[in-house]
Amino acid sequence: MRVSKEVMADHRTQILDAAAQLFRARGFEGVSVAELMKQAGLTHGGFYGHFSSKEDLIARALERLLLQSTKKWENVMEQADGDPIVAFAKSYLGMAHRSGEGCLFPTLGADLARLPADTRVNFAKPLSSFFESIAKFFRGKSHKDRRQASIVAFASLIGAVVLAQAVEDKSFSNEMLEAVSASLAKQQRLSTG
Amino acid sequence: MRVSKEVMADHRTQILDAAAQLFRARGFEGVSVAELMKQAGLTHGGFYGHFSSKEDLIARALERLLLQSTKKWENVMEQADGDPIVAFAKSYLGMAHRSGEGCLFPTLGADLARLPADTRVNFAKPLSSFFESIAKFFRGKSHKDRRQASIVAFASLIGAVVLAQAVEDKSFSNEMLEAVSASLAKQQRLSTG
DNA sequence: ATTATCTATAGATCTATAGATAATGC
DNA sequence: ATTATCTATAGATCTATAGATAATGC
Repeated sequence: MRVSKEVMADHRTQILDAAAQLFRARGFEGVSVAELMKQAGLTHGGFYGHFSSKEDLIARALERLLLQSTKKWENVMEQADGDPIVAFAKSYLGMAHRSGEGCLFPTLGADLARLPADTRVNFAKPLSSFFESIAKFFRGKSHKDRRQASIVAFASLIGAVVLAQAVEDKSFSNEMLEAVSASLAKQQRLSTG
Repeated sequence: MRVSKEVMADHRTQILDAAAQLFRARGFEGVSVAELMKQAGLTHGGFYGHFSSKEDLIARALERLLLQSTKKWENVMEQADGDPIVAFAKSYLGMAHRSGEGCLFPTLGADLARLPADTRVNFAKPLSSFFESIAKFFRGKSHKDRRQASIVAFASLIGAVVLAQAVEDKSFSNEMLEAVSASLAKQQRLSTG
């Protein structure tokens, strides 16, 4: 059942997309290769024609997801109606509820720390570039100050989603998400006005 | 090889301590019952005399760890030399590097979200109490403002550790940890002064 | 006599591979 | 002829249990 080169490339993309979604929903260990391939519409054994191992897939899927996400968020800020940071926070927190979507750091954060070093190496560059490209939306005397503000803002968003996910009480979850959202909005108002 | 009631209680504590450490280092799925019992100095099969299942152990271990941690952090703040929040941030971020120690939210955050609902229910109350008890160290017009500030500060600390863990580059990790630490210190200086 | 712990193993699950199959592309 | 995909399975690992063992505590 051989397929054309183009179709094979599509299959690879389907596997990567399924991986990005399932891994965020259930973690690396919560998804078997067989289930992943089923979601991608292919059979179990075919997986190893596309990737050398599950570890290999994890590295490729994360690479792709991080680049896609940072690009998307940069777009949200560039095209924002009001304050770019407030628009980003709203978009970021809004996706957090939908399983298998949203940012990879809150949903895979702990798993990322346990990846082999050579996979984690690839994270530094796109993440640092992301901070560089959003730093301009923050106020601060120096570029260093603006970069620092972007790191703090991103960290608080990640933490808010981690906390919100950990508790079952929806109103408490919302309180924590809104606390961070309101704090970012307030800070932008202060520095802008 | 029956042991006394007291010794059995000790064994239970040993299992819970081993769980708290191993789970934070490698996640729930990264630790087998056999390995856990070996670390606790007992044999595999004996586990089921103490807990009905691995799920049961996870719930008990998290319950205990959350109460222990919040108590410890409250102490750090109460007994702080300088600003309590700065002391907390220093202590919190300082432990983040040591594997199997530190806060459960950055090291288990993603795994927490995937726990059954009845386990996650137990998280809300101690977490909310924690915010209540540290709110007094923040400045703000109303209690609601102070509680909000405590949520935002905690979220930014969690996010900082998640980000720092995800990248291999140590100097980049430190940059992110220090950005959050410096931002909290600055905010306390502003509101205190 | 009761029961906490131990050894051994059943049953399920998961990664990775081997060998067969059938469509592409020279 | 080449090769992407499929079926089937080997080998490893993990949770949970069954039955034996030996020390406690009435």
